[in-house]
Amino acid sequence: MDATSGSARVTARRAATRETILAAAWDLAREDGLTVFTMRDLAARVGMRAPSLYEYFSGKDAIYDAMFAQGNRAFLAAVRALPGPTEIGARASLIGAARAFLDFATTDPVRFQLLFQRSIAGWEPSPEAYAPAIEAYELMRVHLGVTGVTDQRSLDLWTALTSGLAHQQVANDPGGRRWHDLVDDVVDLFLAHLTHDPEGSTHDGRP
Amino acid sequence: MDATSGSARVTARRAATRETILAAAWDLAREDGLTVFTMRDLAARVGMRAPSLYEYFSGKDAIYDAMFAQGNRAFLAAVRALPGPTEIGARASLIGAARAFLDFATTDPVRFQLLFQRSIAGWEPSPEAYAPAIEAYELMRVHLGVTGVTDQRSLDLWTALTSGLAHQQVANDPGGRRWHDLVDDVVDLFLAHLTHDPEGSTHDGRP
DNA sequence: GTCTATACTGTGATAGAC
DNA sequence: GTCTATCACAGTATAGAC
Repeated sequence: MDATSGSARVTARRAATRETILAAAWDLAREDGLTVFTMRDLAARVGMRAPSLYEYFSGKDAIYDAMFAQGNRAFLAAVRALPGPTEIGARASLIGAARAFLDFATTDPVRFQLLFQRSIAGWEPSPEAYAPAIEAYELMRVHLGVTGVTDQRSLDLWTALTSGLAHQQVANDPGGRRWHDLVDDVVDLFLAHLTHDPEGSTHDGRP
Repeated sequence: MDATSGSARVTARRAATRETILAAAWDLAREDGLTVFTMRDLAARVGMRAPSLYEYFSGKDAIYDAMFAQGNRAFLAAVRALPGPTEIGARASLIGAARAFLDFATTDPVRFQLLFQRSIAGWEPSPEAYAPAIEAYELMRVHLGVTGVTDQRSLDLWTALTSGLAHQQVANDPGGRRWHDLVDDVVDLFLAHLTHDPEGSTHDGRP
């Protein structure tokens, strides 16, 4: 990109400093809370004064945005690492996907809060930061497609089931396994639903 | 309670002013966001200056606490209004309960956010404000008990299913019906689960 | 280029006059 | 009870030292 190797080196240095700041921001968010840590706290953590942070991020919201992007890339990587249904079968594949989601949620509740519980005052993620989330969703759609799920209703059902487990686990049994241990049951329910409703009917004729 | 009718009248006046302030707080929360409105905004809404609010609430957190208590009493009332399974049958009863929860969530998303998505910075509700939530949960436990659900696993499954639908609906289709329309399916899945697993086994021998 | 000192605005909260 | 004045602290803008 840059015309000289000098400015390329500067660019790399800037990127490294940005990473340092982001890592410190994650630490502070996990220690004090996502919205509790201050720009002065964060600056002190990396050996700066608050105004210096604005050389690397346009503001606190931009830091949240970069954290959101980082978290979403980690989530996308976790989804990409899932074995496909063709390799291990539909049931094992769905169980793996659900477990991965629960693991992702419980491993770092603050990250889960940032990514999946839109909870920061006036902030919302930029389209670029959100892009990996869309990609992960599309990947999950393909994943389910291989198991025979093609209708939107079943896909919505799947997201409701998994997000319900994750939310309850994080909110009501942090660090525990109460809802995590329901994953197998939930997958079997989902599979039963597919068997009875292969094309996602609207149930007009239900008794 | 008070020794004189004069102080009783004062107490009633204070309670009325508290209600006025709370109503204005709900309005502002719905307009600007739960954590966005300021004490000065709120005071102006009721014709006061900010410091006067501290005569009625010890601080902003106390206002959140009173709002939380109010919201939870409304939720408890909604749960109490549900027809029991003995009157309309298990399936209709569960559908009614789930629909009521989704309605409660979508009718006032800000209230849902306050009650069910613990999202305010350092705040958490007082035990007194939380008490109606426990009562509603116990009522729901009785509700499910009549339909034959007595084990904790199935109860946890039920809360995961309904909260998953509600969260997805509020987060991804506010004002719409996408997850709301899945209630009947989810109830049928839940009932199928009960049929196959009447005592909430731990599935040690599952193939 | 990178960082600092300084300062501005707005927040929740408090002290004390009336 | 309600006010004015003020506090400490937040995020952030700017000007300039090195």
